[in-house]
Amino acid sequence: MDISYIEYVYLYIHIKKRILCSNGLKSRRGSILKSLAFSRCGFGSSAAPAVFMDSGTSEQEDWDANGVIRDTTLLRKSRDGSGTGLHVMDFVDRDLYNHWLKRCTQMRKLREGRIFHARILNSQFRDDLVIQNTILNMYAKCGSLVDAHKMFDVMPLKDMVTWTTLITGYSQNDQGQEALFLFPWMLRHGLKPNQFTLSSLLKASGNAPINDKQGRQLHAYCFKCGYDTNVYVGSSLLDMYARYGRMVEAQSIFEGLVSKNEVSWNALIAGYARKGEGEHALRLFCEMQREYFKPTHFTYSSLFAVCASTGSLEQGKWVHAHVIKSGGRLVAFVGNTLVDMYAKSGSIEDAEKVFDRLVKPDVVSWNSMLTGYAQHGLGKETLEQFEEMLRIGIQPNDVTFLCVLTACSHAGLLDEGQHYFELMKKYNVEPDVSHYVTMVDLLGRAGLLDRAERFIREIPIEPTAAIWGALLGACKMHKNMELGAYAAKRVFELDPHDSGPYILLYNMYASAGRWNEAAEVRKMMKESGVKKEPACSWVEIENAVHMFIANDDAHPQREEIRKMWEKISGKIKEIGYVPDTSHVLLFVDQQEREVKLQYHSEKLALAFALLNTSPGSTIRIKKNIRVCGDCHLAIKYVSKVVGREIILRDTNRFHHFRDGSCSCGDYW
DNA sequence: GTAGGGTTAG
Repeated sequence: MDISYIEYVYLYIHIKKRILCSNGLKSRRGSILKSLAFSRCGFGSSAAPAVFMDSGTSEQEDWDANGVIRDTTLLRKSRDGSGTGLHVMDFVDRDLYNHWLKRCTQMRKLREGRIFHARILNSQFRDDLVIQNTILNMYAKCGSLVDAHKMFDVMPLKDMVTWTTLITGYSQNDQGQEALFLFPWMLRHGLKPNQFTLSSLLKASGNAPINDKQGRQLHAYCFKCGYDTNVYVGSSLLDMYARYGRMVEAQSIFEGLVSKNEVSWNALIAGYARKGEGEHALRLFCEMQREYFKPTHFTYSSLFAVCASTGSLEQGKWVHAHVIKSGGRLVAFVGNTLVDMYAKSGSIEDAEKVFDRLVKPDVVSWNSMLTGYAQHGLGKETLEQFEEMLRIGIQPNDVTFLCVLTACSHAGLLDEGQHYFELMKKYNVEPDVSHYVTMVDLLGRAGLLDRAERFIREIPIEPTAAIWGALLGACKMHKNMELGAYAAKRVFELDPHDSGPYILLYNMYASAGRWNEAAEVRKMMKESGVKKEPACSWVEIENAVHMFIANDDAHPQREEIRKMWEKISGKIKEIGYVPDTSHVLLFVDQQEREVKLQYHSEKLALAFALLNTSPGSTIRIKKNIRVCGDCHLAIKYVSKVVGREIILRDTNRFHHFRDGSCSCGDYW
């Protein structure tokens, strides 16, 4: 017996009511009605598609438990099991089709969306423009731009929403160029963009910042139409400039907005955060609250990210206190940046605490924790955490394996590293350049230089400068001049502008006393116009970050700093420190070399910290390049003499100096 | 029916 039209309308009204319900009692009634509707259609009591249900509490579970895949399969069967059963849906009206499509879109259910699309093609609504736009949007949001574009092509009538939906689809799926390509065609078809179209185009333009000309043209267009001060378009516009790194323009657009909202504030804060201007971002954070805008997850993750990049533990803690006070749950997005912030600021214990309290840790949360362990040289903990991740069924990704391989390399775990590299296949993770670099590093550090070279020749991609650079680093470590020179040659061919390999090669020759070859490298470096990045170190004391460059004479406490270092230097020499001058300038005598070494930025930062912090407290220093061999040696002795923990973060990793030794085991 | 802001590696 088929359901009658009247019966259908009756049930439909009740189902619609159910959609509006969200509390437990009504939800139960809705569930009964859903079952009733489908049992009367002949599908048994549990056969209703989850799209009918909108409990508002556990949508994903609803969908998975009574999933639409199973239910649409059931829809294909008639009561006696012979027919298609799909005729039931012929009674569906336009709103319900739209509702289903929107549910598929929200939940990114491409397969189910296709089924509804197929049904619509056989219905009276196949040529309905609104329905077609909704289908197009469903494909775009589900990430199938091929289907979205096909849909766009077959639509006989296209309005502004059609064009905007496709443009937005490309923009949101990181295909900004396609989005920007469509815009002139839209104009040629006589359609004018609205605020939806323009904000998508600006987003596309901000993500393709190779040439900001297009962005400026769009800005001019927005200005001409009077959209530049609109909160949606203006926020996208300021975000675009912020992505170009042009904060003056971004700030000026922000100030010109007719009205602001959280998104405008967040876009500006994120802009300053990306530039590493933490102080500015924090000032804006305070200002937005003074103007009664509530910080959101977006605000907090930008702030934690900038604290992580500058290693500002105290400021990061202050923002963390704000999150706690605001009473919000620590969602993964914010929690992940917080884990990263604590790990990068040198406090791995706090990172662990936050990680343990995350409500639903995702793969990025695990990766952040793994990265933390790896950067702190905690090889064993990294591998244990990784095994735990696999045990509870989190699918590792390319970043996960990179963390694990880096940890193995830093901890000298050769066999484990090779095992995890092989394991990538099992988890369908394709190795990319960074994995190959790490494997060369792993083999090279372990002294297996020939195997590392063979590995490079066997990989399925053309070796890059970074890959040869890793071999060069290993050759320097193990003093293999010939292979090192060969690797350096490959690096110079592929990337002649990076100063790093020149310095590595120079140091390799200098530390072996081969000064003629070292002089040759300096000459080459000069000829190719490559400049060494000036070294600087930072230390955070009482919420203020102090920066030091080598031989810094500008600091107000310079005299005290020098005296402190001389005092400490005398003490460490008494217990065995001998300056390692092998890496210092050519053609200067031993005494001059020692003087040059004395005022390396990390030593100045350390002396400053010793002057301005209480005895026994941990000292945290950050450096923009790798720590030099002599400073590493000196800081080990200092940690013993002053009886304090000194944590140094360089470009590669953390060094925890305690009682005369370093956590890296002199292996960095 | 269409829009803008945030995370992990190197």
